Amino acid sequence: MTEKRELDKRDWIAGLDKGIRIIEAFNDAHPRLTASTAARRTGITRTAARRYLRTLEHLGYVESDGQMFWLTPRVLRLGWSYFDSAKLPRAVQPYLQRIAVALGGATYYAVLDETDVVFVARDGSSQIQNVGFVLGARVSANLAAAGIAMLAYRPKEEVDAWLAGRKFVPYTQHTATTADAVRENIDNARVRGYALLEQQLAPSVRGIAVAIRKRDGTMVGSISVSLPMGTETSERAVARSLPYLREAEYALMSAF
Amino acid sequence: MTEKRELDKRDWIAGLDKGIRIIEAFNDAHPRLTASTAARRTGITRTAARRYLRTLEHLGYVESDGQMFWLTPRVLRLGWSYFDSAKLPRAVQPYLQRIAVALGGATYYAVLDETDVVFVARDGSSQIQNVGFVLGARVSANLAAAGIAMLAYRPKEEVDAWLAGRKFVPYTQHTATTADAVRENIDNARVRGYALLEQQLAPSVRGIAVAIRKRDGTMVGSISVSLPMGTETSERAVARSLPYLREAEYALMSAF
DNA sequence: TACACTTCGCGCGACTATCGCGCACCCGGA
DNA sequence: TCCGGGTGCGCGATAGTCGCGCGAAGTGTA
Repeated sequence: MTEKRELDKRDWIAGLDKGIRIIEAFNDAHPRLTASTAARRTGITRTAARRYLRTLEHLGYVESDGQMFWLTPRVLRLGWSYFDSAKLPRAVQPYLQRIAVALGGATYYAVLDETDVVFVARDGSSQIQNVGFVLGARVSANLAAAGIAMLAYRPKEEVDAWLAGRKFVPYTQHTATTADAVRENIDNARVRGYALLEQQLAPSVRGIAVAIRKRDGTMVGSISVSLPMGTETSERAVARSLPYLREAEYALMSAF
Repeated sequence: MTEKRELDKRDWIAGLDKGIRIIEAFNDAHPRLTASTAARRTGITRTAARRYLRTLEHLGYVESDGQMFWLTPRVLRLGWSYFDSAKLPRAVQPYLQRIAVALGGATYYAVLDETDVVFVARDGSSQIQNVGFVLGARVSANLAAAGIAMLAYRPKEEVDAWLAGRKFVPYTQHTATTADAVRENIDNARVRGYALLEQQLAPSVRGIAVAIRKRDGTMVGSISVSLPMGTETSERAVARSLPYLREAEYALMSAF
């Protein structure tokens, strides 16, 4: 969350903002849009929305049957620009792989984007059950060990602001749904130097995460492992996982 | 490759095109850009490029230290819009998982984007070696079994046009580097109903793929499995893989 | 130290790209 | 047959976007 420099009005390209809003108007509930519905969802006039959609169509980012518009896989190129340009996700891959093999779980490298944790690298499949995010997936930071580990390295005031006036949607019976409960998770992570979260997002899944910092101490992301809980105690899971996570943490510190 | 409707000049939003070009100007070789270099890479004037970068910064898609600009993980949201809105990648996930477990390789669901094959869903990690694409990855269609399987379902003329005037960059000693060799791969796939490719992109890796079609016959994507070659014969690999791929093929046909 | 070169931020006046209204039209459902 | 939703498109107005050109700041070299 870098400080936003004040934006001069004359440095604002309205067309770019609108175009991006059009792209993001497509989602699960609205996989295909007409010009009119796209306009309604974005607050743009229908005529303008149509122009943007047709521009995107010409660029190959959307397709259309003349009536409906839908996104093409080409939009993935945009995300790909990030993967290509962000060196950490690449540097981290061998460590993820090693940890995944050693621990038998899915491992992730994740970063914070505002209030969400975004998983930008992954290795290992969870044989037992289908816990697992795909790359680029994002969830509210309080729901994943990766998020808690990173929040523990943000200033207290920021975390408080983050917690204030936030709804915590329960995903399982055990999801922490109060600000205090989430704060406790964060405080625990700060004290211990790692985050341990159980059954917040999915039942019988345990996450363990450590924050990754640069040499100067600034936090850049986190490495986490997702394990089926089974009969293993949390102490045991932490004991066997932490050495690998710590090793990656220190190694990546000098990778910068 | 839908027919492009002729685009009326007045339906063209230059600002959106420029903004997207700015985002795509970031890549492996240019992870961080100044306004000037971004301008050079996109053919936009420096002043304009700076305005677009600052707009993107304000939107949260890039960050800046005042001099350099770099992408943030937020751009992944754009790709995510596609994953959210494309129902097939989601419907396909359980099949991929099942195949991955049964065959012990990495499985992919991929689609065509112009001349590239784009991997949009994945399951399974290859324990043996690090063969594997991440989501959104793209390679020239002739290099992956998934691509060959899909090209086999495109009209011959289109494939010829596709092959004409194309450079085939060798990735291994065995990469097919002539149009005829690639055409033979495609023809084989068309005759057999599945694609088998060996060591085109990486040594000692074998790919087997089938195209996925809707009930009306239109090809929408492909499912493939990537296996280490080891000592297994190609016949044996096909024999044990194909039943799983076929099953997914037929199941997904009705998923539409 | 001074010079040459490159970059940046920014103000400005000019222009054209973009805007949204309004119309005619088409289609499917009641 | 009517109604409500959608589309394509012409048009005139406006303000959003453009790029020049300035001064300042940084970097490498003589």
